[in-house]
Amino acid sequence: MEFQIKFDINEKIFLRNPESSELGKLMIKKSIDLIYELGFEQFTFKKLAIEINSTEASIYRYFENKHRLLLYILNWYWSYMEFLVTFKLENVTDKKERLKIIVSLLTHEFPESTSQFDYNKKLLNQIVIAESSKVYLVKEVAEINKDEVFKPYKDLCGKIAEVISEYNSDYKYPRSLSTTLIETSHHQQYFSANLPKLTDISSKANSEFTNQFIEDFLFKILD
Amino acid sequence: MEFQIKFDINEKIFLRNPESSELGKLMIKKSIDLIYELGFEQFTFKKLAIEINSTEASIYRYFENKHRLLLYILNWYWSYMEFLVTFKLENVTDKKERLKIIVSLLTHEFPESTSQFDYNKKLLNQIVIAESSKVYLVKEVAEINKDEVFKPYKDLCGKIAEVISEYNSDYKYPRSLSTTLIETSHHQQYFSANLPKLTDISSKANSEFTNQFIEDFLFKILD
DNA sequence: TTCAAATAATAGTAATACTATCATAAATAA
DNA sequence: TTATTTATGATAGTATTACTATTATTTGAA
Repeated sequence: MEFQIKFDINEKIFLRNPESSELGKLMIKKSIDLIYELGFEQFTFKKLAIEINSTEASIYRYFENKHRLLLYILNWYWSYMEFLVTFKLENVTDKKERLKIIVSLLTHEFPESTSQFDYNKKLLNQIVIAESSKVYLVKEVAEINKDEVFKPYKDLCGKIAEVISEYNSDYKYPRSLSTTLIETSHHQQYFSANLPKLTDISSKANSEFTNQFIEDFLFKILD
Repeated sequence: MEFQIKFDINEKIFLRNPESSELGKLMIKKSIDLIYELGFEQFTFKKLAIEINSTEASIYRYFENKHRLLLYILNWYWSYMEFLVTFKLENVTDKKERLKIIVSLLTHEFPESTSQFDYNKKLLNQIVIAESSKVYLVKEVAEINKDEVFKPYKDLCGKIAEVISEYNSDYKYPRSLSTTLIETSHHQQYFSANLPKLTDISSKANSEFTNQFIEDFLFKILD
C-alpha cells in the first residue's frame, strides 16, 4: 500500500499555493534539496530558479520571500509530525510506551525517501534541526504570529503535551516540557554531530545518543 | 567598589582587536544597541557606521563580517557568564544551592546597566536569547569551530556540568544537561514572551516562570 | 475558438556585502 | 625634531541579493 498525505497549509504563508501546480511542487521539492545543501543563509530564489529552470519572478509569485518559503516547508513538517505521532500511537495503550514512541519519532532520522512524488523527509528533518529556529527568532515574530503561521508547531506541542498529561496528570508544565523535548532533540542531535564537546556523546550514533538522553530525562521528570 | 572586567577574546574572531581603540569599543557598544533594536538580519555594517559616525570600511578593518562581530559579542557574554557563575558560587557549599544559583543566573534578566563604559548587559542578554543560535546554526560550523571560537560556550557548559556532577555523580549526561539548561532557558524565555502557547506561562513574569520550570525539571532529573 | 491565467524573458532598482585606493591625522620611534 | 608607521576618513566601485515591473508567449478551461 502506497499513499500520499496532503496538508492544508495556512494560506497566509504563500501568495499562490505551490500545491496547485507542477512548478509549485517542484519549487518545494528542490528548495528542500537546496536549503539542505547550501544552508538557509546561502539559499536564494535566484539559485532555486536556475535549479528548476524557471525564473526568480515566477518564484516570487508563490512566495513573498525565502523566509515564507521556509515557513511553508516547516509547516508541512510540523503537520506531518503531528500526523505521524497520531498514527504511531494508534492502538498503543501503555502510557509509557506512548511517550517512548514520541521520543523515538523526535530523535531518529527518517529513512532516505524513495518516492519521486514525495518530499525528501530525511533532508527535511535535517533542515528542521538546523534551520527551524530561524523562522521564529526574528524581530517580526509578533507580526507573523498574528497570521497563525505557527499553529502546526503549537498543535504538535499540544498533542505531545496531552500524552505527557495522560502519563502524569500532576505535572505542571506539559507544554513547556513538550517544546523542550522538541527543541532539545534538535539541539542534541546538532551538537553531538557538530559540536560534540557540548554533549556527552561517546561512540554511538547521535540519533541514538539523543534518544537515550531524552528518554532518560523525560521519565526522571515525570516519574 | 566599581570594577570592570576584561576577557581575552580569541584573536581569530577579529582582524583588529576592538578593545585596542576607542572606535573599536564604541563599535561593540553600539552594535549591542543596534542588534537588539533591529535584530541580527536587519543589522548591517552600514547602519552601524552611521551610528558611530564612521565608515563601513573602518568596521571591516575590525571584523570580517557581521557574523564575526556577533560571535565576538557572544564570546564576551559566555566568558562573562562563566565569571559570574564562579563569582556567585564562591563560598557556597550547599550543592543544591549551587545549582539553584546557576539556574537563577541563566533565567533572570540583568538589571539595566548604568555605567557608560560597560556593555549593556540587559540588552546583551536579550541578544543571546534571540540571536545566539545563529552563530552556530550555519553550514560552515565545522570550519569556524576549528578556530576554537566556541570555547567560551564549551567552558561555561563544562563548568555547569561540574556542578551537576558534584550534586549527583551518577548522572550520565552532565554536559548535555548543561547545554539543555542553557538553551532551554533561552527558549522558554523567548517563547513565554513571544509565543506563549508553546509554554505553560500564566501570569507571572517570563523570567520567573522559566526559573521555576527549569529548577523543577533539573531537580527531578538529578534527585 | 476564445479568453483568462500562468509562466518566461527581460529589465531595472535599491540595498547589501564586500574590496580598493588615497589622503590625512595622530601616535611613535629615530 | 623629523621621519615614519598606523589608524581612520573619504570616496569609489563591484557582485550579489532581494525584490518590482513589463511584455510576450504558452496553456488550459469555458
